[in-house]
Amino acid sequence: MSEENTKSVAMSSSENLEFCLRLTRAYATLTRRLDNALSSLHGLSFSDFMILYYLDRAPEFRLRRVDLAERLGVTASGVTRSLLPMEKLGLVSRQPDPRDARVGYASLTDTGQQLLKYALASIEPIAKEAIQKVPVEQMAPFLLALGELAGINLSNN
Amino acid sequence: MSEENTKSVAMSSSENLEFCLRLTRAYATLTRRLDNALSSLHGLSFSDFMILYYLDRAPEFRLRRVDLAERLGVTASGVTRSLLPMEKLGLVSRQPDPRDARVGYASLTDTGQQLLKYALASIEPIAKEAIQKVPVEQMAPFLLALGELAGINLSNN
DNA sequence: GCAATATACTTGACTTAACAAGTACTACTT
DNA sequence: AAGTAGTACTTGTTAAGTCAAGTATATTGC
Repeated sequence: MSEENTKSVAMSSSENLEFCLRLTRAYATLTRRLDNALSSLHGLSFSDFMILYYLDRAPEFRLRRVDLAERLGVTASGVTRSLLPMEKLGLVSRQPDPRDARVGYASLTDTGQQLLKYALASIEPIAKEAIQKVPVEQMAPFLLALGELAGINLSNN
Repeated sequence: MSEENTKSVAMSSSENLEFCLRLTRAYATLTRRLDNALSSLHGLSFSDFMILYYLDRAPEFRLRRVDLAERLGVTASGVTRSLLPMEKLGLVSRQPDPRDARVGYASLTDTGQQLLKYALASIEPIAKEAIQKVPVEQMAPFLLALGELAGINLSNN
């Protein structure tokens, strides 16, 4: 196809880029494992799991959809769509805000909390195995860096 | 909705899980940024970019679809589908293997290589900014751990 | 007070990628 | 040499999530 096509453009292979590539692949590998474990055990995706988890940790076991989206790192419409089947399953329920008619809380039901408990148990070993790749003494800075990368400190997106 | 719903299931908030959650969110944030930068500049997704990049680094600028899938961390069908529009754009081309009629190589064209060059330039600053969240002295173990997580263990890249 | 702007959410159209099943070929076994 | 098993890829179907646009409600500035 080409005469001149003999020199790679990305020869230096910047460390910056390498970092992005590995992060991407690590994410793919990890979520695939988590998804599989959950879906075969409880029919959940990891994304569903995260929703239950964040609700469980929130005050009064509920969050506005916007806040949930922010924690999950997805858009508001993504949340709407994920929540729908979960509501049908009775894992979460919808609650209005008396002060602001725009907001609809997503609220964890007892059923949802129960399922979360079991899901947590099946996920733990996988998360643990994953984490073992990180040297213990590096864990704290590692978590910090990931947190910053995720934009946890300041607003944004 | 509940009488007993007053105790969080995930109180201890295992570090293992926290790690998975942050990785997920870091990934979401990072790829969103990369995707935006690329799509506005060159109409590429980060996934497209990765394809060009891996091909550029491969011997003879080409890879079997399976090997590409492995590097990207997606399934073979994902590769087939991603490659289709890129072939139409003339960024990659398809090549048969004389020894094995099953395989179809994805091969980087000059056009593709050219675009990669520009895309690299627009991505670098974002990757660099991301990487700045990681302390320099932790970078090496960080990369290593991500690599292991991604299942890079042996061979390849 | 009331228009203008902003926020919270939903919906339609679309993209991406997974899984499962299918096709075509190769390699192994005996 | 023929059957079985394995590999490389493609395709139908579906799930998940994006963006853009729309609705409804709140807040701000004049």
